[in-house]
Amino acid sequence: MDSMTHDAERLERMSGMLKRRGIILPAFEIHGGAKGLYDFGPVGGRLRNRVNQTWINHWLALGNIVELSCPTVTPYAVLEASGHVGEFSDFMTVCTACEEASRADTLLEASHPNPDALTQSELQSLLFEINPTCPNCNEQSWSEVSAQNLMFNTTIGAGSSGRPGFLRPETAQGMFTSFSALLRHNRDRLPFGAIQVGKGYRNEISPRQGMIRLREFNMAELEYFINPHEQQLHDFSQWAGIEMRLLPDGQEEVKMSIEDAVSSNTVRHSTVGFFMAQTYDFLVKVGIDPERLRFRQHEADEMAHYAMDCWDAEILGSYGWVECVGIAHRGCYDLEAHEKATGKTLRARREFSEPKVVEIDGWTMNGATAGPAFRALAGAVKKAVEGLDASTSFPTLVTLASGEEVDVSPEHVKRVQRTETISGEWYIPHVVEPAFGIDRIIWHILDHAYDDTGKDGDSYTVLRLNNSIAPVDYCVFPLFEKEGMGEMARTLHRTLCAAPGIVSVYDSSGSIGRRYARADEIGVPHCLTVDHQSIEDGTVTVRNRDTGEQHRVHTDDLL
RNA sequence: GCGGAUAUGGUGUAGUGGUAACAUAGGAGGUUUCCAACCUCUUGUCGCGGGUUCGACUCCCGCUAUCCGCACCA
Repeated sequence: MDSMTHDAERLERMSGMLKRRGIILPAFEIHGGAKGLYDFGPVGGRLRNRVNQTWINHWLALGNIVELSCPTVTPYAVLEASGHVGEFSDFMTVCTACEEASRADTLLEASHPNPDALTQSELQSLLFEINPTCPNCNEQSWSEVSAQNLMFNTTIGAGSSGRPGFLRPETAQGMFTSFSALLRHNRDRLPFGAIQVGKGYRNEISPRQGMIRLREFNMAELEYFINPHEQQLHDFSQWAGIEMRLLPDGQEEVKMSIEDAVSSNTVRHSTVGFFMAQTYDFLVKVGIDPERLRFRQHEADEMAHYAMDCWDAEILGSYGWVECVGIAHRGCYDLEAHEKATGKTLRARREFSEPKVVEIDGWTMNGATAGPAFRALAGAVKKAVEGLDASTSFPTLVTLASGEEVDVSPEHVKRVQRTETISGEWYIPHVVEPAFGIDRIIWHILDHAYDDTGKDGDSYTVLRLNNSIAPVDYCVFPLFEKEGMGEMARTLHRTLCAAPGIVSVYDSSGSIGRRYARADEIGVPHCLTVDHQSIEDGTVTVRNRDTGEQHRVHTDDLL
């Protein structure tokens, strides 16, 4: 219990600091705020950007990954095809007597085996037919059924010509719909992946726990397209020494290397295992404590409808274990869904190891003679003739699909005899998708980096961020702002800021110790102090955030 | 969405039917030869909208937001 209140107090101190120092703060606060919406402030903005960039670089390093940027505004049809319109909807009706809203499918559970599967109009008519009693007031009077979708509605285009659309609930669909361009770019060779970092939107009924459930959130997804007929070989040797915490479905936590997890079929697909290992590397790289990281397998009934295997990376922080990454084997679900909805082909070609030779022997219609002879029936006749056995002799009576019989003469048909060699086939690639919740990851980076246990029981706050994601690289302090020290420090500050990718903050107010403390609080890795000696020999002291140690470096050697 | 609690400077808190205090942080100056020291001056606050009242930050109602349960969601 003590530790609980201790944790809650720490969480409060940390939230206060994040707000005060401009890392994470409630959005639109002067207008009363908005639930589930947060700002990354002047410090947090760059932190988020660096995490995003680290993520992008991490995947581009694989060598067969491209980066995409798709719209957040998405036509209705796309998300209907993907299943989001159905899956993300609840159909609501309101009791006209007491105004209590209820889910229509819940009201009809007693009257239908699977009301969840009904469409809106089916629910509507069944509701009016059954007219169930209101669980709240026992009246039997219901409003029209309306869809309460967890996606944000919008209209694409103005006025009556506008088409319905949504703000995307995930970045993935844009990558699936441009699959053809991706395949062409990769010159028809699999496997390859597409990544995208961007905003996603879910109109959550009840966003909670600060950054953990948001209505607008930063996500980063990789869609990795593979050939299901080919075994995916991955080299796991670089993770040989790492025992990962795994929580397989229905089992106790185990610790094992990713290679063992894959070979024992604990992880059911090698590419899923490969991405679990890559995810582990990424999270550790940005500062997640590996001791507070585990992978949990989805239970069969918990898994999304399309997934074949799914592992969540969960991180332990102030809110307990939180799902921050989902690594799902989605099979061919998505591409197939868009194929069905559009009639377009979203497939890749694979060559058979040995071409298949097919003997074709049969009949086809002679269009020049049969066309004029059968006129409107010609199409049906062709189909029927092509279904005939090679041994058929003409003239003969042919039964069409409609049941009608026609006389077909020898001049109406042609014998087809040839050998076809089929070298390969078109197939729908499978997709393995690691999906990262950037906000949740950033929250846990901050949570794991936040240290406010100073020496001697005094509170002293240090944000122990990794150098690669620290929002500010350097603070530049003149020991005093006189005798040329202020001037030299300002020049150094400007030089640093002008260097690509470097952010420096100049601070001359307060004692030197106070300035170090300010820098530590937002995790600046190095503070540069200009003192009297600097004026003489051009060196400054470089102070390390975590050790407090200092050494002198010439300003020319800083960059 | 339901139930409970809460909302006062940037942050953390006190307080009152007669327009607000403390700490800390911030700014300017001084002092100081490197880890939140000290001195002087200084900036800044009652979530929003109604109602009651001569007067509301305070009482009432509604809304919004936050936190905790439940439900929902992944």
